[in-house]
Amino acid sequence: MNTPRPVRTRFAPSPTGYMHIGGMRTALFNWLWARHNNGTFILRIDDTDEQRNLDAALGPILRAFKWLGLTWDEGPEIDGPYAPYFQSQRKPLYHAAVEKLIDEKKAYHCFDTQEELAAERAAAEKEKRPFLNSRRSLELSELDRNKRIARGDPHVIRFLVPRDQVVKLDDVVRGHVEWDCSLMPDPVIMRGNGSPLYNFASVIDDAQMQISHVIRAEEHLSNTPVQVLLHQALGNELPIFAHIPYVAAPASKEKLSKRKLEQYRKNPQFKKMFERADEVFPKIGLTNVGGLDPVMVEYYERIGYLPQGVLNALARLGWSLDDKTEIMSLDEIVKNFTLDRVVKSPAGLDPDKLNSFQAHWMMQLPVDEKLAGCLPFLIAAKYIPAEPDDETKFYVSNIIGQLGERLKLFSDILEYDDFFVDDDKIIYDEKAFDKRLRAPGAADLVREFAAEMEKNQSFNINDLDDLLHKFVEEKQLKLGDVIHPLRVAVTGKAVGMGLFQLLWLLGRERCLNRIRLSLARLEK
RNA sequence: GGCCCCAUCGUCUAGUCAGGCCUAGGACAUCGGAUUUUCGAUCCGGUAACGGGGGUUCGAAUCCCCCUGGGGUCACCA
Repeated sequence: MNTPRPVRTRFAPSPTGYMHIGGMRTALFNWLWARHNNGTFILRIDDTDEQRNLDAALGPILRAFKWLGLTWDEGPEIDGPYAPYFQSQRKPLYHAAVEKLIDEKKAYHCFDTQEELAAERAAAEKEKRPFLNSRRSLELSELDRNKRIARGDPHVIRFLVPRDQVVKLDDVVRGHVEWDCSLMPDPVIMRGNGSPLYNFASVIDDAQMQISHVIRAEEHLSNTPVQVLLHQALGNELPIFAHIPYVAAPASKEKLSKRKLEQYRKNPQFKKMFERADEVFPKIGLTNVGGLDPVMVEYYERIGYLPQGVLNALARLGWSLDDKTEIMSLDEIVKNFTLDRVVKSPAGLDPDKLNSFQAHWMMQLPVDEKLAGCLPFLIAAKYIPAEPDDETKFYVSNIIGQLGERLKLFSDILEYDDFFVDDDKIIYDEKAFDKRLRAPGAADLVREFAAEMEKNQSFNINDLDDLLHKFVEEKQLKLGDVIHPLRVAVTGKAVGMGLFQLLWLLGRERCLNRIRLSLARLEK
């Protein structure tokens, strides 16, 4: 038991068509532990049920790993020494194990019907005693049994639980846990059609793939005694178990679940994320994707989060380094990650905190990388051509540069649509328009300053700054008296980046034209 | 309901194993204030927690017992 084994961890998703953010956190912890120990991280696909279109169901999962940069050393697309990595292709292994167990009388054919089982279960419940299956099939003579098998009587294979035992386990995060086997029904390990059940296939695969650490969410804790028993029956070396807390819904202790989406829409923190999606996705033509929600990793990618932001937040969900370190790069997390610092209680996903990690990492990002992240959004929104030329890219990177820390998600660039639309297509914020441009004297000031801008030979940030300062000084005004109406006139909006930067980016022609248009609009 | 797990600010957590350094630290959020042409950012400051009850001890967030609360799981799902 204490023989040191090379660290091999695995994440075994079933192909569901999307990657759950909580599952991603589990995968991350497995990946981190493997990387921390120079070990191996394995991706195994738990498709025990025949899968209709595996590619469609698996695609988003692999996509999530690739996006976050969590590379796998063995698994789909690359294979490895323990291939295949799809359970659907590993049947011979399961059958061999089942046969061995049956030969050794550790498993048996069970002919109980679903109805019988249901009745027994109901009876147990009524009598308030724990349900244990009858094991009556065990009393069949070998002859009878073979006859029934030959006849094709429906049956399953059950594992014979040694009911006189107690399963004892030292879980890395939970500590010592025990289960009384006398309370455990014999689990079905193989269906009548020969397909294995999760608990069984998982044990076979973990052993065959030499998994050293089974790191999974706490909800699997109750599966563990059966798996331990199975490992023992098969003579396997037991992996080390680490049951990490599951990821809960924001401000809750309930497991984050896709089924409760409607309920989440009402949660104030989650609500912001849904609203954000409603705003952004239609603009980039993702309306028909249907249900790209914050429980899915893809949501974060599509809305313009940084892998590093998401990773940092995920790592801090149930794990901490010390009493103060919050911001960590993936490399730092790998270096510092240990299982003994995993917390026991469930951790609610905190969108606010995620956003603060995101904001931090976005600030660190060089402009050219921000540009690369923003371009796809602008292209999808048709603000720029699909193949932007260098001039366009230069223009966008200047905007990004001037936006500075205002850009928190890549999709934030879409809020600055006024940089990309024609002068007469600007959408005015009516409230701001009334407040700023219809204010007494405002229009005249804007008109006069426009004239100054037209006269002035240079049109750069500093000169515009000087120009306006001189202008307000002469007139004995406050800067804001001109700045606010001017901003509304050229962008239609009340808020945004620094005004001089804004004017400079737009350029003289567009500024003057937009001012003309908005002044004309005043008449209407 | 059975079995199992968990319990420190609103949230994520440090501290619990080796009791005193804890009049409980940090971060996010929140509330003030400063700065600023708006927004954002930044800087300063504030509010805010050991679920309850019993022990043990000179001393308990930390150890023991009970209670309470929350959660997970009970499939021929994974």
